[in-house]
Amino acid sequence: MEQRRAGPAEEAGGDEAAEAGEAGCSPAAAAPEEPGGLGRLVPEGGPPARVIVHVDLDCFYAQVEMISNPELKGKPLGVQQKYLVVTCNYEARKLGVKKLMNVRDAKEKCPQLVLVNGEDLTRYREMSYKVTELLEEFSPIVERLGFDENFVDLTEMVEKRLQQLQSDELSALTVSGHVYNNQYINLHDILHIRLLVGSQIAAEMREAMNNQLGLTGCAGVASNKLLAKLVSGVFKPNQQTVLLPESSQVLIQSLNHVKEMPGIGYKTAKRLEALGISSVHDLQTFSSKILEKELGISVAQRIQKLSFGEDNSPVTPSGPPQSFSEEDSFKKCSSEVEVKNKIEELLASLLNRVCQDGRKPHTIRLIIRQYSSENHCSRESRQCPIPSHIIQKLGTGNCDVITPMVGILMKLFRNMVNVKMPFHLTLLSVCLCNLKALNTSKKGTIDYYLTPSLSTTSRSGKRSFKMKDSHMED
DNA sequence: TGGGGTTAT
DNA sequence: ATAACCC
Repeated sequence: MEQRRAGPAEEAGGDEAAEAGEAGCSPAAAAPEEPGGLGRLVPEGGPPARVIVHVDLDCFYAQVEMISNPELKGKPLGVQQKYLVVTCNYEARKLGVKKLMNVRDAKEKCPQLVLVNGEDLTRYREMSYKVTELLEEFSPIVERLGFDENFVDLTEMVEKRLQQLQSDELSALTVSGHVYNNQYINLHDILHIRLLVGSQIAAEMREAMNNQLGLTGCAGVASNKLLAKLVSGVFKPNQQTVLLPESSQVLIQSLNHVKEMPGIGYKTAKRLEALGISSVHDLQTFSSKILEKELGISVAQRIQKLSFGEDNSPVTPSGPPQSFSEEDSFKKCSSEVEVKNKIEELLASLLNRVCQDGRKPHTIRLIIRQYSSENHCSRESRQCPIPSHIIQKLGTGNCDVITPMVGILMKLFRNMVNVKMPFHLTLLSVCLCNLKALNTSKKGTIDYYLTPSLSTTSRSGKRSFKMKDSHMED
């Protein structure tokens, strides 16, 4: 029962990529010899290197539509919102249709394109949460990113599987899916071993998604969220890829522009361009001091770390949503009556959703976009607390809350827009947020002692000293 | 550019 | 309340 020794990094793959190893992530960190079993696979001190998977569904809305209507399968399919094809299946992509393509251009490129309307997100949202819940069965640490992506921290699960592994099974350990950069696997390298186990769990996740939900997707396994996300997209539909540490520099250098780095958005990319920074290498080698002065210390330090493939941000469990919103965009809305009608529609849908959730929103917000030739992306908003007498009626028939809530929203609207002057809106959105779990959070608040059903029947009826700790919300 | 979401300031 | 980021 002799075990393999984790020796020094004897030819860690034999590729040139090993030169530029990730700082703080030295390959094959010397594992001390321990007697018996596989105890040496458990790190003895400090934070263990993580194993993260990024799961990314293939053209999610189109998949949901093909499940709803199987006759669409095999045909080029686009999902339309207003005049845009927001996503499309791979049949359509082969014929030249791209995401966020104008409907006219798409039809011109591909006259056989079948379009379905995807403005109502209900079925997509429901399927999205089914995916997240399925992944949460593997590990509770699941972070959603949009409707079609999830990060899962597999570190603990991998550790548990390694502890169950017999030493003779170690030599038979294999990867599931692709290895990025076709890098050589070193079974003496504990980091390689952990990532391989991660790749096997990722394959099980994709299998479960396919068997239980009928969905296909990609997965990327790596030591942090940035790298997992980047590597998940390398082999594209319905495949998975694992990144071994020695190839992380190859991966990030494969990006053509800093804008392709998740975390560097439109605004930051523009500011970087003004500094002459366009490639990842430019950002890596740019003066930290100057970058901090230009972008602020927080953004500068974070994105410069990203440029080296370093990302210590945790996988933060998303849990239930923080907010519910519904929006509608249009060419023109210019009268109060129109605004009120649109708001009523948005609110009706929202109240149904919030009712199903069970929690109660304590804040309501109205968001508008006004027409203007430039600055076309800018929105304005006003928010206020929802009066407590309305909150309490929220679970039941929402007919009696819709009128007062529309009243509140119209006040918020008139606070933003002078209705005595002409106006031109191109978007209205209503958001319910500041969600609280019904009643359970009431204990310790003033409401608890002022609500007869709680303070007299479920307790002794006496007021206690806890009064002084209570405070009003909103 | 749609119809959503999140966190930081 | 806005601005940035993500899809």
